[in-house]
Amino acid sequence: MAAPAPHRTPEDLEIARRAARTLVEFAYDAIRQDILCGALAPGEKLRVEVLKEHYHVGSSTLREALTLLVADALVTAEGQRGFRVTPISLADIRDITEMRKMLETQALRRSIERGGDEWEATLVAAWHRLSKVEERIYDDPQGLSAEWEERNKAFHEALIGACDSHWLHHFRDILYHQSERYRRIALTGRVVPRNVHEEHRAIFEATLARDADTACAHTAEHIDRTLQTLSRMFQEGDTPLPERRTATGAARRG
Amino acid sequence: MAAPAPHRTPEDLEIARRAARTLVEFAYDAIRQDILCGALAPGEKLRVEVLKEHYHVGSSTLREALTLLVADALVTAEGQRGFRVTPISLADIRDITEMRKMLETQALRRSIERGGDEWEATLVAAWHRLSKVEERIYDDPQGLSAEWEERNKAFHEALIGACDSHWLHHFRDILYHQSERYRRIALTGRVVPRNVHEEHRAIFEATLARDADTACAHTAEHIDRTLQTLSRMFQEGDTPLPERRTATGAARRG
DNA sequence: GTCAACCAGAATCTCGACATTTTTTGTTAT
DNA sequence: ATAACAAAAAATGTCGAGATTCTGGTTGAC
Repeated sequence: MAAPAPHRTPEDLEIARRAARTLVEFAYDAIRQDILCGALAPGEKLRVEVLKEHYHVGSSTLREALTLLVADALVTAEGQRGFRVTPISLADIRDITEMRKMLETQALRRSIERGGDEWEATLVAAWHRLSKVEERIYDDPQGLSAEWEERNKAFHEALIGACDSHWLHHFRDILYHQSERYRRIALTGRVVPRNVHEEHRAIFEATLARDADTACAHTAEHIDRTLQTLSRMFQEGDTPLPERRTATGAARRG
Repeated sequence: MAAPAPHRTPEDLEIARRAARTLVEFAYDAIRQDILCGALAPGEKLRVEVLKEHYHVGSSTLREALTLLVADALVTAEGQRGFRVTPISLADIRDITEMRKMLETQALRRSIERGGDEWEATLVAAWHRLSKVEERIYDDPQGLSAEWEERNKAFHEALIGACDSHWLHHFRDILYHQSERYRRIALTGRVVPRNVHEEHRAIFEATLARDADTACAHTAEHIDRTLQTLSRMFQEGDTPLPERRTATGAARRG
């Protein structure tokens, strides 16, 4: 049985390997990408021997990288039974959404309170870059989706850039990566829904106007919409949610 | 220069070693305890060679344990420059306090909403156990402080036991451990302040009465008081906060 | 006298082999 | 036919040696 989605090419891996400061860092980034894009499926067992060969690193190095991923809750480790990709579930999506709404709005509120000219300038720039790609996204959904992903992330980070709470940022980052995973799994090859750009605009304008309540309301709604989209997809059975390799190989569709 | 506080005895380590499922787990617990109680001081460099000898484990094992501690933010790792105990600061205390107030009250609110008879029973029991030790704490402050620490933790966990958000619990746990570290460093050998018992009672009674607003208000105040106590101590210079080993050995008191 | 380059010494990072535990498979008795 | 037990197979967990990188002290040139 081949991998559910293609891993990155050996050339890409080679480039990343040189860019990384340490081999552990390289392995961490590589595995993380493969989990985020679904090449390593939720619930899948992560055999050290196999991964060792695939990424060309030693067992200790690989182990350390996996341990780092446990911190991000992208990988789970059980006693003496090795590692596996953290499973996904609807309940988990709901939980993540609730937490994100709380943390993200709180961070935005503080950012609006504290932000100065420098913050505004960065935000305007990030908004501009995101707008450009969102206007063109329908010309080339596939080619631009990586670009959109990056600029969308940058925009949301710019929004809360003036929030000075280290911990708030830390926890938010973890949840952002979690939801990024769900997004990528669910939206593989799909187009970004039409209204997202308008949602972003509403958040942006309220934030610049220093209207914290409105900005937070729009942000909460924005996050909620993502959840709704995802749960609809999961319920349609479009994406095989539990993805458990049962003893009886294939069924489900029969 | 000897360690600032005594590590645990070899016998204790031996017992813990047998109890742990894996050696990594053992090393993780041991180092964590030593960080929490201050045996490994904030900002201190963690040389693998030294720790390896102290805990009698291999370098890879130790490395993995340290990586796990990075996830708890008790240890920091920089590129190719090894590990060190995460430094402490007043700003960090403030940050942690703010986050704890937000997360803990949110969790309590949901717990009060969802909790049933079972939850109430567990809570009443935890409250009883805590009360017992808080009433006797003045007879033997030293001997009972470990007991108090454990029962205090159990009580606060019982309060939010009915909250079903996995992530909320996860983040709260991390911050609880962080503040536990600050508490232990600051309160070494001190008595628990008198009013803590009454604060606990206020939280407990409001919670059982299902008065979420009052319970949350008391909780926020409870957490804030801890901050105030700590900052006062740090500002008095009672505890050497930055604890940087400068070239010129001792000064500060001259 | 100041600055840059260089060179040990130390510490970190990486690896493959070995020990231990878990899982699977095969056998036997009820 | 089923269940319990035992041995083989697979995978995980552990370790110390060696390659790589960083540190700070010294030398030499300007």
